[in-house]
Amino acid sequence: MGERMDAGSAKGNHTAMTTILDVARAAGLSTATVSRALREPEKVTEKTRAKVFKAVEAVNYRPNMLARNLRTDKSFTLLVLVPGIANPFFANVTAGIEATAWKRGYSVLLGDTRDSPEREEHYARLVETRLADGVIQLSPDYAPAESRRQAPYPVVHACGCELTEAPSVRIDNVGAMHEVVAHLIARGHRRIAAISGPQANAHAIDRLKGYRQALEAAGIAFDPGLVLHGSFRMQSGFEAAREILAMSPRPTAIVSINDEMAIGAIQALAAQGVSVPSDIAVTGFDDIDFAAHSTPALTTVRQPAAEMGAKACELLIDWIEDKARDEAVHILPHTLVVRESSG
Amino acid sequence: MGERMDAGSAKGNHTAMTTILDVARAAGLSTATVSRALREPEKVTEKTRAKVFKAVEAVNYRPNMLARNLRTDKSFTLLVLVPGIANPFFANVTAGIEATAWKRGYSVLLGDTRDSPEREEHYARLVETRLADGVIQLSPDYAPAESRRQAPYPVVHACGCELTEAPSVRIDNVGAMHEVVAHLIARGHRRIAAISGPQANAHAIDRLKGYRQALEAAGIAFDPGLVLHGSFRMQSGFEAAREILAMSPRPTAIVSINDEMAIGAIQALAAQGVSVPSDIAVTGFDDIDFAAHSTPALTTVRQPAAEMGAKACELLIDWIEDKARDEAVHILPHTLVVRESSG
DNA sequence: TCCGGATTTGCAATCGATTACATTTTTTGT
DNA sequence: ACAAAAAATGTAATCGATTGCAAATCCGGA
Repeated sequence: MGERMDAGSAKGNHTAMTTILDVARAAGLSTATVSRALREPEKVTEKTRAKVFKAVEAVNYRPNMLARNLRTDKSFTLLVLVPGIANPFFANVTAGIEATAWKRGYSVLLGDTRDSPEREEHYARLVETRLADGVIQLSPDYAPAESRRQAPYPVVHACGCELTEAPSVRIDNVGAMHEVVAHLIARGHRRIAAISGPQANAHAIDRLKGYRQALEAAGIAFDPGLVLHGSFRMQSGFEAAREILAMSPRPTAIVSINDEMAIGAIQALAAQGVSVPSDIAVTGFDDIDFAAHSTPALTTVRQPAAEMGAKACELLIDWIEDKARDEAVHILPHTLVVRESSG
Repeated sequence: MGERMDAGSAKGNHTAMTTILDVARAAGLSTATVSRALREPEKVTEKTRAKVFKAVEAVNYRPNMLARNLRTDKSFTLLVLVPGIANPFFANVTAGIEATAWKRGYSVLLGDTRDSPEREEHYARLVETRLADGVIQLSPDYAPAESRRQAPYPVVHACGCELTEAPSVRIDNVGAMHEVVAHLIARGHRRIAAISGPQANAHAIDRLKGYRQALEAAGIAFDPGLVLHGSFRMQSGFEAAREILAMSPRPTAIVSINDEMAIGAIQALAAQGVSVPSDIAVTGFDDIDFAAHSTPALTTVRQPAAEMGAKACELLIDWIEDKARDEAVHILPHTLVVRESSG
């Protein structure tokens, strides 16, 4: 007589699906009317609307999105291509995207490309299979912009570079790094090492450009020997700092193109007994949460990560929904945040 | 005579969709055969297979997943519920999930709940609308486990607590924190403050339990006055540390239930001229990347974040695919990582 | 009360792929 | 070489919601 406890049995698990037809029957209406009552309530009588809602409750109806998506050829899903979700800056951009997507009724598919062209290619396919209505890219294109222009679906960049075409969102990377370096120069530094990124990385290129511009503006000769190429990871900042310590004459300041490498560098310096900022000043870029809480607190450039994601998301959805494609490049304001590490 | 450059015109943008019927015609076969050639190639002649592949190329066919999903009532999508994607630990778990999902042919829908019941509720709906085949939760339930048991769809926990039911993945939070505290006691500390989390947080509860057990095992009386409740954010670790500094007698060590608050605490101590670890030892929990690179480097417990995500993902997909539900709680190994901050 | 127009509702086709079942083709065994 | 079994292919129904069009209902005005 024991009751059957098969809450756990796989699959059969799903409560028998109730369809719009069940609702229609329960309400004594046609499926068409039910559909309209739910999607365009104003097209339906007060009375029927009530009947439908009651029936929906009664049979515990949940519309089958798969069916709706097929019929309408829309998935209400956005594909977010992230080079690495574990990177705090990208995680914040993604959070901004997700929040906005939620507000506008969209879901977010997460595609972590790990800088692998294979994975990127695969994810691109997802859009072509109608699983997503559009794409938000967080890394600027490797290839020249032209190659992407042809994408047969809406693509928006949330963290563009100088070459990124519209619609897209970015900050003025060149100008920002210019400010950072100018700030150090103003404090008397003239020999400033740079921890950059991979040679071909678009953000690295932009920021390095700002670095050179600032030096030039101050009449300081650019010395390629002072530029090291890291991988954006802390470890590579750590290693770069050791190389910098070995230089002679020793630089008095280090600019890093992101916060993580700056933090790695600070650790390397501390390990060698070099004091920051009194012996060497260090700056980062991005203003991730840890920047404010590192020891010493890191001077850096704040990028409005969440806002960038949010804006990109708005642009994409507007595009998808045909409120015309926004042909602008949105440059959001950055802020030089001066903290302890720059003296 | 100018060519029409309307690469940008919204919507119409999508290349005319080619369907399986187009392929069938191009190959001189029926849609059924084409479908089989693509999905169960072994059920079809070598020759037809070739014809189909050629035709697919010729018309540049991409199967419409929306149609497939509807027909098969599967979405090959997993919903990942994260309390906050900006939290590095959760980001790493998510990366592990995504990698595994990718391997097994699933996509990841990102649901950032921000600890809001409303959002959690909303996302739960998504599964009921067939938009996802199952759910991976990264935060243990707030409510007693029973409430969830009834979920009519597969749910797996990636970061469970002691009460989390199977199938799920977790570490031994109690044991891990016990080790941390025992480690400090072995170094001579007897007055150890704790920075915990919100009162009702499951992880906080488990870890605090370990803290008490270790004290008890060493014959040290538990002093509730030494336990502060934070929010997992760095700022709250910072504030907690200031409170701790005001205690008298002053604790000689601080255990935090996550790395971020520990880092916040270290900053507060540094700001007050209190040296870590010589004046006060500090420990964290999680071993996020920043722990190894903070100054001083943080003693902490390594949780295999990516593996936890990967394992949870495997469990969920196995369940979904009916390879029987795994009724086990998988407890992955943790590691006490001793670095500078504990002396 | 009755008519014309506006509004509400219903019928049935549709989205594109999958699949049960029927039919045709190939293979196997003798 | 032939029948029977096996394999390959085709036909058409199906998944569940949406929507063009037709039918029914409602409303106000004469």
